[in-house]
Amino acid sequence: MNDIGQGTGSAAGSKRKDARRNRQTLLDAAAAVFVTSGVEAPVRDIAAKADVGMGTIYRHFPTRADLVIAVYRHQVDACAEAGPALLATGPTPHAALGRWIDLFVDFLVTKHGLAAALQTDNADFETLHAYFLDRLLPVCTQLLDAAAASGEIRSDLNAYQLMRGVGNLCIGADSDPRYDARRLVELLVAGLRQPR
Amino acid sequence: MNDIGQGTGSAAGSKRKDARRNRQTLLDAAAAVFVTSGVEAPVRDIAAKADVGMGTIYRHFPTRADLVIAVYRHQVDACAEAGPALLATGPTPHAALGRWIDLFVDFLVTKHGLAAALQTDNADFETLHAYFLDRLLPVCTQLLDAAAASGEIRSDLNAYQLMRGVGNLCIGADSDPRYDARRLVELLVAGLRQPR
Amino acid sequence: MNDIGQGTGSAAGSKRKDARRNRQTLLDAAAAVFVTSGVEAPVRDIAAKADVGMGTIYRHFPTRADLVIAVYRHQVDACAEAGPALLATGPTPHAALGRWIDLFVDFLVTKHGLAAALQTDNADFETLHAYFLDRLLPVCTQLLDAAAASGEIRSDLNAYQLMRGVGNLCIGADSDPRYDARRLVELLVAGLRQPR
Amino acid sequence: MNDIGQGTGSAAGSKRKDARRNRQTLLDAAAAVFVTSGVEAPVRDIAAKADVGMGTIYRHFPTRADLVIAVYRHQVDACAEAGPALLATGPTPHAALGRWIDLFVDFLVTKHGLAAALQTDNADFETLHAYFLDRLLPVCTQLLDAAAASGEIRSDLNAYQLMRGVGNLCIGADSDPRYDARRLVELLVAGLRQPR
DNA sequence: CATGAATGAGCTTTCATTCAT
DNA sequence: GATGAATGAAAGCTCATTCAT
Repeated sequence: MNDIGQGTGSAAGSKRKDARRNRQTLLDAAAAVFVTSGVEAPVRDIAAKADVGMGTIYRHFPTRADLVIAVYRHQVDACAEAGPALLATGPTPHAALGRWIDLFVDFLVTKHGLAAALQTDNADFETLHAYFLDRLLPVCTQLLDAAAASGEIRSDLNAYQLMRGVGNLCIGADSDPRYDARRLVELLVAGLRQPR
Repeated sequence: MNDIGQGTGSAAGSKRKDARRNRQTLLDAAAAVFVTSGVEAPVRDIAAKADVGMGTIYRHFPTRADLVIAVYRHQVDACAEAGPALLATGPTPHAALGRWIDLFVDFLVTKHGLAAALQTDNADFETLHAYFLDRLLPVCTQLLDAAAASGEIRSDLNAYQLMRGVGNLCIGADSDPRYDARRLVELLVAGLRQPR
Repeated sequence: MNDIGQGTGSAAGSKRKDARRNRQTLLDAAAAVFVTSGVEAPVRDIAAKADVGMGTIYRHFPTRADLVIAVYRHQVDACAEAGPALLATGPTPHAALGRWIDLFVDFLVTKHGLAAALQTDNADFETLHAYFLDRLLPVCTQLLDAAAASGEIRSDLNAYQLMRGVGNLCIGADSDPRYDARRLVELLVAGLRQPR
Repeated sequence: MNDIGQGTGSAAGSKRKDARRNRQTLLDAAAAVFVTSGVEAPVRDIAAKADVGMGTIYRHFPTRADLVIAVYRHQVDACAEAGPALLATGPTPHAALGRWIDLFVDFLVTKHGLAAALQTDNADFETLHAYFLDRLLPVCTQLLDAAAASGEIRSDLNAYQLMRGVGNLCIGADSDPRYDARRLVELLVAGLRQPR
């Protein structure tokens, strides 16, 4: 409020633009580091990759969860948004559910350590966990309810458990060639089907 | 001379008894610490709990994996041994498989951090991973084969993947009241069933 | 803006000054500790002496060799640079060699444990060893060659061996009043003289 | 005492013999370990090699120096005893000195870490140092005096310094193929010669 | 006497987080 | 706002030495 004499609005504008650019640099760097070292990579590494001081990271993303969320927000959002569309176009609700889960798995499986971080009881990641649930749980619930309503699947598993199970199945999937998370998830989803 | 069947030699007998007691103290302490802090708990903590120097732990269990294996060996063995029995008594192979997996899940779910450790790519736990596989994979394979042979289940999932999936589903199960690993595993196993 | 010629960039200038002061504190502390406890003194001790966290040492000097080199760099460089001058001014090349070696000995003899560290096969000190050789071997070679060319000394000892011998003779010289490394080195150099 | 039926007095005899054998086993093991790991090898390793408890080592050789001395005693003694003989047979006292020193060097150079241990200020090795001096200093003095008396060498270097110098030159000689301690010692001894 | 288990100080190294500049 | 230096708690691991059996 007391920044009289700072110049015109455009000055503040460029400031903001700078900050925004910086933020994006950070996100890109973090994404890159997460791929190679996982989401628990040392803050220093990320700062180095972004060519930025560590303080800058803490300023933009006070907790690690904030950073992780920011990095994956777009993809999580895209996943969330895909739900209704799939439901509308899918042959059946259960099929839509399956395809939506595939989307989620595709996302998780390619994020080194993300699935594990989501399940960890580490306090650092509580917010991360919460974000994913906030965003995806309603969608999953909708799909699940639809599938249950159509009689295709049993209705005794809630979306939280399903998402948790799927997330769990994705843990470590990228580092073990003998394991195929997609396959396992497929079986899990198959298991949901109403026993004739 | 009258300790035939006692093991290796008699000279060190008295010493042996002490060491054995100590070893047990250690295992108990480790088990206790594992429950609260997970299998990655600092060696120091375990030593403290056992009221023992850290060196003592390293003497008995040179690597962390050795300790973890020792702590859970009996239960893993029991699980392994239960396989054939279940197969013999179960109504069907698939039912036997389900019950055997329940056993495994019951075990894992109560061991804070074990399931996660099994899936970690941390070199410390390689041996642990190997031990579980050595012990349980053959049993699982046998059950799976039998179920496949009986035509109850699809035969396109190998035991490794199944165990990995089940193990994954157990991660973090003890610290989240909203999640029921047993339930998810049940669905997974159901998903194995031959589609009509 | 007026720090032209100060080094790399101006933005970090103020920071740099601080760090530089700290670096110097570290070097002083290390030098002091080295005097009393030798160059293998615990990192903690050096940090304590400098009244600094241990991390600070690791930041400035990632390996122990880096620290040791930094502590002695000036003196090693001075020694290296003295070579050509001595050669130019000395009555004979052999005399110059002798005086140059005296310089080296004076340096080594006052550095508790340095001579020993130079000869140790401890991997930590490889770099240190290399640094000394890089810096001093060429100089020694030059002097040795000149003396050989002048016919004063035998030419069948290379500079590496000479330096190693001299270095060895300096080991422990500071802690044994009955031993006079300078004297021994003098004899060694005398032994180089061409047998009439 | 309650080993009635063990036999006659010969039992005690065998006891002693046992102890002696044990002692020898220890020395052999230590010698072997010293070769590969140096004289500072962990006590445990030596005990293991000897297939003996660590307590046994401490009983026989309370300090490390005691053990080292015992291991090398014969060779040190042999070296000491060779002195007078060489003096009697050598062409000149200086030649005898040179040959005696060669003997010493041959001994030292083949004992990984011994030369360094002799020069260390580590309190553990004080006794070792003392033993070597006790045994060899008189011999060296005798040879040196004779050579000085014959006018072959300068008389201003005492035996202690000479031995120390020679010892120093042997440090690390076995692990550096570019360094030839014998050569350097030869030069040192040459340097002793009375300048014309 | 011998054994070897136990002790625990001592060292190294890594990083999350803070904060002076 | 940005920087990155500094901090210092944590953990791991090793061995000399003691001492109960």
